[in-house]
Amino acid sequence: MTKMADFDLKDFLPYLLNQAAEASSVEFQGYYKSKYGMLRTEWRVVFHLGRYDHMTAKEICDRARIHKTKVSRAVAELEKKGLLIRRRVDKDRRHEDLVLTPYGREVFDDLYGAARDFDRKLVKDMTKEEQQLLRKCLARIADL
Amino acid sequence: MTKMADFDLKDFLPYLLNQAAEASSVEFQGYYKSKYGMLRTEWRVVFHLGRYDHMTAKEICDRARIHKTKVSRAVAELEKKGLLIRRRVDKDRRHEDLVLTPYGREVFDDLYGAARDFDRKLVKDMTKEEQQLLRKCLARIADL
DNA sequence: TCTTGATAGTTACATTTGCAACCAATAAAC
DNA sequence: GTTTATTGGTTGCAAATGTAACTATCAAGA
Repeated sequence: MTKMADFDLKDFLPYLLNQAAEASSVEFQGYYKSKYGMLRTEWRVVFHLGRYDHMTAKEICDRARIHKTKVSRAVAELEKKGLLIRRRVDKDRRHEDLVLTPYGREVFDDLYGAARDFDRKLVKDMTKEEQQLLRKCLARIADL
Repeated sequence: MTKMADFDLKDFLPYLLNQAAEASSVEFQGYYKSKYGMLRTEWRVVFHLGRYDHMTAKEICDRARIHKTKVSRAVAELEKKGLLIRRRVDKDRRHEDLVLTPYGREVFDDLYGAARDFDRKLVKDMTKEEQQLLRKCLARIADL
């Protein structure tokens, strides 16, 4: 055996974070997946468009830290499902401005509310201080 | 716009957790990937075998909460790379007892130490209380 | 103007994953 | 003792992901 036999996988922060992330996502994921057939990246894209009205794919990439191929595929999928449309930007035709359709906004409203409820449920038996500290630590680790 | 325009993706705990998990894993992942060509599940299996000497695949599944197909594939890969061997259990020939080879143990020792250093680095500018609380909250969310 | 280089986004391919069906060994039921 | 269920583990296939190469558009410099 090694010298530090006291260090377990459950003490390893990346492991803990992964398990917590996984556990915290499962339920909500089930919601948007079963109700709208959406993938996580699609939900994130919808979130950003709902929250910031219109954005280019690049802006979403930067803000949400998602790789551009993932965003590209999510956008294509969402377009196909009728949740968003692309608007040509005449000033620079490399960009595409993305906007939710009315249906896309409906979906956003539903998911936004659900996300909020879900978040509340996750922290419901933590104190305000614990919550704040948790979010602060996570943000620091994530370098947000 | 919706009523609660104050709730951003960065406030959504599952998102925060995912970003933090992702960020915290990248560096260490690079280490075992480039040095030993290992995948995350392989590292976790090696960890358990190094830590608990010998286990069956099922035990690893339960303890680390990894799906059996992932473990199965990781074990096959590790066997191929010469890090572990399977031992037949005569009492119940459905089980296979897994043990690290001497080389497997070398790898474990290296990674175990690296993991520990890495963990320390992650929490280096948190107070003891912050660390404890963080781990406690994560464990609770992960339901560990 | 003609190259050179960057930038936004897409596509192709290889690798990983998740799910369900599967096999083999044991245990339980009759 | 023979059928039936359960359990440990593997495999096959479809879906998801990462990487790198690609297209198209714009910008800068010679």
